[in-house]
Amino acid sequence: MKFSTQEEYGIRCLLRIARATTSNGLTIPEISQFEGLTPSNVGKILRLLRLGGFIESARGQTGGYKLARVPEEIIIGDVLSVLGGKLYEDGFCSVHAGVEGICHNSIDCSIRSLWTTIQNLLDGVLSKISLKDLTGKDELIQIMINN
Amino acid sequence: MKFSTQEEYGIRCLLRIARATTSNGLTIPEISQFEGLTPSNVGKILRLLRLGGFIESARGQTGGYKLARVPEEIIIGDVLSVLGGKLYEDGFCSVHAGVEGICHNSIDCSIRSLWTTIQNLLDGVLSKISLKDLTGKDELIQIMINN
DNA sequence: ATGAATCTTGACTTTTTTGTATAGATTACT
DNA sequence: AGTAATCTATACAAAAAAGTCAAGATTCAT
Repeated sequence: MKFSTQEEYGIRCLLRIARATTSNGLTIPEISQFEGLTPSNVGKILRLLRLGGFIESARGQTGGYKLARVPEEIIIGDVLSVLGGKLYEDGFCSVHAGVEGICHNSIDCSIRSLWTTIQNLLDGVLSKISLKDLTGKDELIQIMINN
Repeated sequence: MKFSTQEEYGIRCLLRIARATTSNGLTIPEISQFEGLTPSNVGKILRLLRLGGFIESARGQTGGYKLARVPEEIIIGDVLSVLGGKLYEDGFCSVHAGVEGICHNSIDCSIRSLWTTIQNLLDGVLSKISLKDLTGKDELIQIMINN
């Protein structure tokens, strides 16, 4: 399993915006230059972030992008969902489920059990990491241990 | 981040082979029918599993595929690596690393820190789950807690 | 008002991943 | 030996993801 480039670039752009100091926010050309991406590509990615409610845009000559909320309230798990989807989309295994919603009768369910176990593990971690944790100076490992 | 279809199909095929009772193992047409995949596709996936050392093949009229080792020794993390690669291929950030090999100077490293943190988390779990855990009747969650 | 800078959207192209087909090699049975 | 069943390998085709482009809409400064 891999991270998509959209996830990587999306988080990067979001970090740039989070760290920007100018009051107008950052423009597409600026982010584009910082990250070495084409303006078109940045525009496409920022669109997703905007639709996801993580950033807000201003048009016109003094336009640009800013965070839509404070970094503490921007959860990395949510951002990754918007950029790359969930690890495994389910809707399966609703019948015949054993304890804790996991069954172990068929091969299908052996695998779903694995996938959902991993998914729950990841969700648990990613739902506790905010954009602030990435911009700050503390170690991620320490943050995870404390939560 | 998502699982590739190759990872899903690969694990499925491996589970089929692990559960087979016939002494000759399973043939491509058999697995193909069980899993609803084309023989070509199964052949391609089994090739990866064979090169990875998880299964062994016998040619000829009575040929087929068997596990190359006992299920306890087939680690799911290794299988997924062969089928879909690592979550994040690194080789970066070797200089300027802080404690525990993680630095936090640039945006680049903020993200690498996130990726590697997640990667280590996953590796830790997947290295403890064997094929036997997937074929058995015990809950994966329980297995993880006990390890 | 006009022009310049910006964001917005959808269609298009390229690249990567996935899946298919074909020809060949090996083995066992008769 | 010959035939049928199997695995093996490479090249080809289709689908999905990633990236690009062009036309439009909005805002501010002059």
